[in-house]
Amino acid sequence: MPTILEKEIKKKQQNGATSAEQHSECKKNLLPVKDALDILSGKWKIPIIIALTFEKKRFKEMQREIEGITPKMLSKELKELEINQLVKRTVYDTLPVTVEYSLTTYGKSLHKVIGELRTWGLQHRKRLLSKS
Amino acid sequence: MPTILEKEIKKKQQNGATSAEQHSECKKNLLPVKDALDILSGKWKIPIIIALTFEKKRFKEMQREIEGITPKMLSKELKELEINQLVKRTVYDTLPVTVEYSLTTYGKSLHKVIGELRTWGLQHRKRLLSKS
DNA sequence: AAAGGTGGTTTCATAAAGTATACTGGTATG
DNA sequence: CATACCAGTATACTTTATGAAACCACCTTT
Repeated sequence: MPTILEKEIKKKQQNGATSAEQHSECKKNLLPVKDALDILSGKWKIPIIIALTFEKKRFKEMQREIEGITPKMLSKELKELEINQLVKRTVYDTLPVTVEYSLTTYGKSLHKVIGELRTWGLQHRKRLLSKS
Repeated sequence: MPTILEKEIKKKQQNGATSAEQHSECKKNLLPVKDALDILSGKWKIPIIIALTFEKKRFKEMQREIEGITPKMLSKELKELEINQLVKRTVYDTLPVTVEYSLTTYGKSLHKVIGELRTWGLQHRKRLLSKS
């Protein structure tokens, strides 16, 4: 399940030419929003990003910290974040191998967006809870 | 598939008492973000919100405008947005009935968040497309 | 009376997302 | 030598999300 952007990149690479520019203006405005949502939505992306916010962590470390996540999901999500250059994976040549994940500088640029989501979500919570 | 917040509100109403305050600090910070994402994610929420941005619209009108959406999805999403007070549904007593959907003032408060998502998504697009 | 628009609902199917459980190969520890 | 840690993978499964198609009651136009 690659993101919309990833799919487009593949298409671009295969077709060579840009495929029919029939996007309406409206669609053009929607796409970037969807790209961003693609990256943030799902059950585990945000928890993972938050977990890496203050310090780099190892795989098992994250698995323990993010309660409920299975290694399969953690692995999958980390790969996606890596493809999008938000997370860096570093393998150390120790025995046994040590693998560290960290947020890239670019990954940290998400904090502003996440902050906005949080602010809005916070007042939304107050609004709905107070009326129930 | 009610949102996380909706589920919590139901729980609150049933239990009377607030159920065990065992939320870790970390979780508390995550929840509002998830609430916001709950509202924005999915295939049709953003297109619907955008469609209603400049003017109120009728059901069939939206169905024609948002290409690919089925009446089932449109109906479902509009209900959810209505529950969250983002959209107002007005029935006019004409023959045949006219139903108008519009963004509430509150719904318009999402534009800031959506704008942030768009800005981030736009530069992400440039970043990835330029490197491929 | 047939055809077409309005605002949807119902039923059945498929696709996508997520979970459970077991397992691998290597190393270190008791 | 059994057990446990590490960084994952593999397989099977369930749950959600979305889709396609038909249908409803009501009304207007032809």
